[in-house]
Amino acid sequence: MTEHENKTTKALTKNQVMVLDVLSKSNAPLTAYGILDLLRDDGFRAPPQVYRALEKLCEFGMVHRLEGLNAFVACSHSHCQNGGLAAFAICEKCGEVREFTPAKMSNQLEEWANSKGFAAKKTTIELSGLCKACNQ
Amino acid sequence: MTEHENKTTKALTKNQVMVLDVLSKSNAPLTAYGILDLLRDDGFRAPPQVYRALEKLCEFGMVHRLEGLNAFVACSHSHCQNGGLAAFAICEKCGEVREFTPAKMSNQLEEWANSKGFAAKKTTIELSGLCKACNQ
DNA sequence: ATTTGATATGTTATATTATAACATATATGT
DNA sequence: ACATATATGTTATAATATAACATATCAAAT
Repeated sequence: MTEHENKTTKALTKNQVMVLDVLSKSNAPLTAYGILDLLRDDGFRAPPQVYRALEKLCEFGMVHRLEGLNAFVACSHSHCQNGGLAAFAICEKCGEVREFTPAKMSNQLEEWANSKGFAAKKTTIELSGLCKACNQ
Repeated sequence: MTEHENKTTKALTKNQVMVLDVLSKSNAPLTAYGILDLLRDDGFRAPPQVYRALEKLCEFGMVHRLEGLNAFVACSHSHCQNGGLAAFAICEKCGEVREFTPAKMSNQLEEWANSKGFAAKKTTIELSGLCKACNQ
């Protein structure tokens, strides 16, 4: 049993582990090029190496992409791997990102989707504004 | 009383009108560069002309940005100008975008935000998947 | 009507984000 | 060991977005 496993119980590759590690250690979202810079000394030379790892990690639910920032964060929860809905509150001032799980909202989205026959594969919910500390 | 007005009852500028027009006439989202191409014959030469108009139109609530597509759509409703929440269902296959208004969900997001002291200025909700027709 | 200040526009250049295409290497199953 | 799939390295380029600055237009006050 290796340290990181995805839902298919397959170990992550070397590059996936490195990308996940820098994201996990960061307390703010990172862009693909930011990750690339952090991993130059570890053999990363070009964007595709980062983007390919990110693509898989997002598939596995271990990383989320913040569309509004073109940036990426490690998932705060384990249940995202199980298809759970994730939402994000992004502070415009300090950059803090909080992931949360709007359980009921999920049902309402499903209701709308069901009523219209829309089969949702992915749901993006992002709030941007000011966190408590920055709003004082 | 001019044709287009925003919530401050100020008429749109020439460029804003042209960008809104092409978006309104399009039955699919357009990228900034797509809009630029459509407006070349009308004096548009460079990206900033498009991006500046889009920025204002988004502020006014007359255009929405689809973060997941890096594209823009004219708002389907009038109430978006009043700070209403908008959500989008984007079909991966045919590209159709449906805007809808998840009234109750808005309350739940507010509840979470209130409980955490987060002051949300903007909310992005995007579902991507297959529309009814494409899911047959 | 003219000045003034604010807003909008035009333009060039460049920054940022993302992917195509192809060669090589590593892992996996038989 | 062989065949096949997956992952990696690399170069080049595409697609998206903004900085910076010059000029023009608009709106209000004198």
